[in-house]
Amino acid sequence: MLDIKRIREKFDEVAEGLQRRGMNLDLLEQARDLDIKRRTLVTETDALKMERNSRSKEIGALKKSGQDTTEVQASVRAMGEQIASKDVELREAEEALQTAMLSIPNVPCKTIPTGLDESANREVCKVGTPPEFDFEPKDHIEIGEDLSLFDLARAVKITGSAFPLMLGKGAKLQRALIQYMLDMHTTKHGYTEMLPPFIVNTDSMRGTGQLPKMAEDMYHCDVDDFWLIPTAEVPVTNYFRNEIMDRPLPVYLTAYTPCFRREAGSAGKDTRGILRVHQFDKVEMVKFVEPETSYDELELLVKDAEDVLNGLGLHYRILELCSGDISFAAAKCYDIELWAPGHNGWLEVSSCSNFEDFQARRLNCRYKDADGKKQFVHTLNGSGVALPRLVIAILEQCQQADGSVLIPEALRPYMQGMEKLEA
RNA sequence: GGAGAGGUGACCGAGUGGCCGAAGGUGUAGCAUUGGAAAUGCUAUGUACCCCCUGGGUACCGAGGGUUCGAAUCCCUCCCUCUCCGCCA
Repeated sequence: MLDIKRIREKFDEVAEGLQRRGMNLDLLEQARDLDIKRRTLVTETDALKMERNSRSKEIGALKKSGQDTTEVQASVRAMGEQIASKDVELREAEEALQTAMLSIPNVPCKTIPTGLDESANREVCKVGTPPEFDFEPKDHIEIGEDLSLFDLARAVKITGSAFPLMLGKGAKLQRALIQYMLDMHTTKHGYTEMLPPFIVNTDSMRGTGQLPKMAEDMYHCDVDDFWLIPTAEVPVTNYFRNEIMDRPLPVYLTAYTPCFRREAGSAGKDTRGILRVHQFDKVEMVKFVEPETSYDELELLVKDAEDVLNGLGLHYRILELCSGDISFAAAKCYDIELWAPGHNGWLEVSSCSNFEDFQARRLNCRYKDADGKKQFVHTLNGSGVALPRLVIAILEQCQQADGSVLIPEALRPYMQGMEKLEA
């Protein structure tokens, strides 16, 4: 959520930022007008309430001295009715303002490229070298079937399409990767491991910005009004919701969770294999930092995600997303994409974002600065990294002419020394 | 799921209709005392919002409703915590 004062005082600046996202300004103007309406109403009701409070006190005093108060009481009662109706008006204005505010995205960082879609994203760098093959590289589906790493056909029977079922060495590989990443983040990068709930309430979803916009993309438990998490970002970032943080910043947390996404509106896209699925595993990194440091912390966050890929010897590239391609809550975002030779394309496996104080305002998460003043923290998160696509990239980048897959050395300790995935 | 108890400021805890934004204590900060410190004493110490902003006002005692001239206090609904019972990986 943006600061309403910022909209009040620097309207043009905010408007310019939102236009860079390709957003029209209706909501923003609505918020500005509702804010004025709200303040007018507050002033009016506060004056009325002041009057009522003092009159009520007088009644108390009169009663004590034994005087008749029926007449005064009647007049104050009328006043109460007036207050009640003004209060309704005020609450409607407040709710409308809140609704508008919750649907206004973050203002993009000034330095990121301007553009409306991914074509304006800037490639920051390519790391490593693409593997060269003296044979036609297979895609992950063929490899997975040849080596019996998953069984997608039966998963359809169990649940439905796009729910992955990893099997045997495939399941083990995935589990090894989770261990490998968590171990790296906790021992080398200074993160504290968390294993949070995979189901959260509506307040949490609103806190990190998934609601109200993304409701259609998430799984909802109607009876309990709970949501299946689309990313560990939600439970982990909400850890400090409604708190003044009781520990020194920065705070680094990492968590493995499954992620559930309905992927509404993407029917038919990438439906084969495990490229785009309704349930996937991910190791996530979340940071709570002081405002002055958040952009430096973002660079470090990307390095932590890169470290995972470098350790596996994979070829990847980093993109700086343009103003129209960053997520709702982000001010700046880097994507990391792995090379998938079988698909002859890049696969997004990580998204590292600085939300500045946008999430913290929704979360009401603050800290005490050096002067003891309470301020909103800055939050960041990044995938470290997302799983099925990491598996795809390993299968496709490490495949051998004989049909086997060479397991990256860093992973072998997690697989009882296994060196190859073979049929 | 059933029965009971409870949710008050950073924390503990008093408060059952007006004198309560809330006693007392702890903690924290400042001052005094001291060679310095401990101990002691004094003082200060919630948040958000609004306005004609050196000041004034409103709201907040788990959340939301209701009763009343007036609610932390009475009534209703919900949420959460604890104890016991039941069920259960």
